[in-house]
Amino acid sequence: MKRRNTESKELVLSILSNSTKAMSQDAIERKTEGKIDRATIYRILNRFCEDGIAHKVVADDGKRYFAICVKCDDPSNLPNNHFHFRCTECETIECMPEIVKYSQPENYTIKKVNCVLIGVCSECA
Amino acid sequence: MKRRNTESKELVLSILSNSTKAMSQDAIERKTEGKIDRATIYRILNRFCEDGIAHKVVADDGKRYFAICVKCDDPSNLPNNHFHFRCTECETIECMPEIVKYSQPENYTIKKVNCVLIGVCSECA
DNA sequence: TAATAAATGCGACTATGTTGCAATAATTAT
DNA sequence: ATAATTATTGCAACATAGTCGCATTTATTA
Repeated sequence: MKRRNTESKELVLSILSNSTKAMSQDAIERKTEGKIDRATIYRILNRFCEDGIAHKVVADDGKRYFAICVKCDDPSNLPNNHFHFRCTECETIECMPEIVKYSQPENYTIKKVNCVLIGVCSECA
Repeated sequence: MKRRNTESKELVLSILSNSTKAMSQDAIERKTEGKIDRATIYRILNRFCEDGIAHKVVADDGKRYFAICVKCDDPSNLPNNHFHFRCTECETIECMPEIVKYSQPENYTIKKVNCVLIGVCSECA
């Protein structure tokens, strides 16, 4: 399963890279102006996650949001371990710098973290 | 909009109350053995949330889970402010005692918290 | 016991996401 | 260059979660 470089992949990558926010499939589709099929966008995004290029958060609206978060690449930040913020005004999701901290419960194995804070962001305040 | 006491409502309430875990609509439906319609279960659960009887978490599988968490009623615990845990083995969600802590970001208003830790619980370990 | 309005069941609908399959196109080998 | 290989794509179909309108039922109240 060696990955190939395709126009669609590059387009999605550049849209995500140029966004300061995490994006859902439909937001990306709007940006591509219908150049890429729905299913293809999902496949590209899921591949990005598999390959560690992007990460995914599920917000409290039940939707998956994807981000290429440069801060996450910092080795001091465990990947995906930061909070996310969903603004109910502008309906965007952003990665927050703050790391999620929790005490390890006895005999539990924690593999992933999916944390979203919900409210109004500074721009919409 | 005065609430009425109905069999369906009592049944859902008792199922939720007797569960140590947060439950999704379909899990509740299985427990009721088809006695209550899908849409009705959703309406009952949403009413419970409106009335502050139950609370809702959206897990990283995109599904809503509902719980009547006695611990949450403790005034020292802000409602909904605790972590949740999703076990990928037994596919259950539980409320954790630990409170979610975060620093207030400048000019942001935080109204809700939706935090899920994902892994394997002690029973499945 | 009758009037009222909340709750229910049913069907239709929306939205998000996945999958199978044939066609396309990026790699790789010749 | 050209052909062979196989990842990727588009399309349609499907799956699942959740909501909504509306006629009917039923809990409350007058």
